[in-house]
Amino acid sequence: MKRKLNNIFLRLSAAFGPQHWWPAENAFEVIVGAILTQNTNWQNVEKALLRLKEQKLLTPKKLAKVRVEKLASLIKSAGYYNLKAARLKFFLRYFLRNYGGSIRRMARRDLADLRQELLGVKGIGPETADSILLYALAKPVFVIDAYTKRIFSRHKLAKEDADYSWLQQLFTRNLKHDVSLFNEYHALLVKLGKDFCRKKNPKCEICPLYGQ
DNA sequence: CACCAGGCAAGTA
DNA sequence: TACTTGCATGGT
Repeated sequence: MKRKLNNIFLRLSAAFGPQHWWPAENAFEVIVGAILTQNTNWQNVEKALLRLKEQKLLTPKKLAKVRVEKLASLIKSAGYYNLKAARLKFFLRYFLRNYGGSIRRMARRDLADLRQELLGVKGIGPETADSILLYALAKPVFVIDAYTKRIFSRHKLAKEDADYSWLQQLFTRNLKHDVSLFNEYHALLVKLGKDFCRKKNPKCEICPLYGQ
């Protein structure tokens, strides 16, 4: 399986090249983006992030001061705006209380404890927590998403009902724990999911993994 | 028009 | 435990 997972990575890497994830100017922006992109197209998230930047509000303290109603109106384009405004507030309260809004202080904490902490914040589930750990804090954590589940199920590398933890262990047990590798691998799986391994009209015959 | 997008929490049985 | 539903905009 180690050989197989590395082969898949090499094929995707050769087919698609560098994905340059996570698209953001800083770690805090990654976190906000991670919450806004829940079940949402990234394009719509970018518009919301741009609005926050235009208003010079994309910092922990500034965002914490904004009324939740105003925050919701600013992130409208990302969908679920009332829900996500509340979730951003939940995270901000946690982030400011525990780390004073400092990414560096947060990153110093023990990884397993930090993951549990994040999962304790309302609105942050496994995928969002792991996205924050990997893409904002540069921790060697593999992110599992709907695309990864579908791709591995289609290619018979996992059962259809394999859960988050099972899939994550498949990667972490068989790959070198390398932040750059985990970063690029997940980004490539998303790319493959978008371009080939769709629910409808999957392009299986011309998928870079066809026959693997 | 229908369907989907880089999920999560709460409710039900 | 294992489903189901609400959340909501914008692109194809």
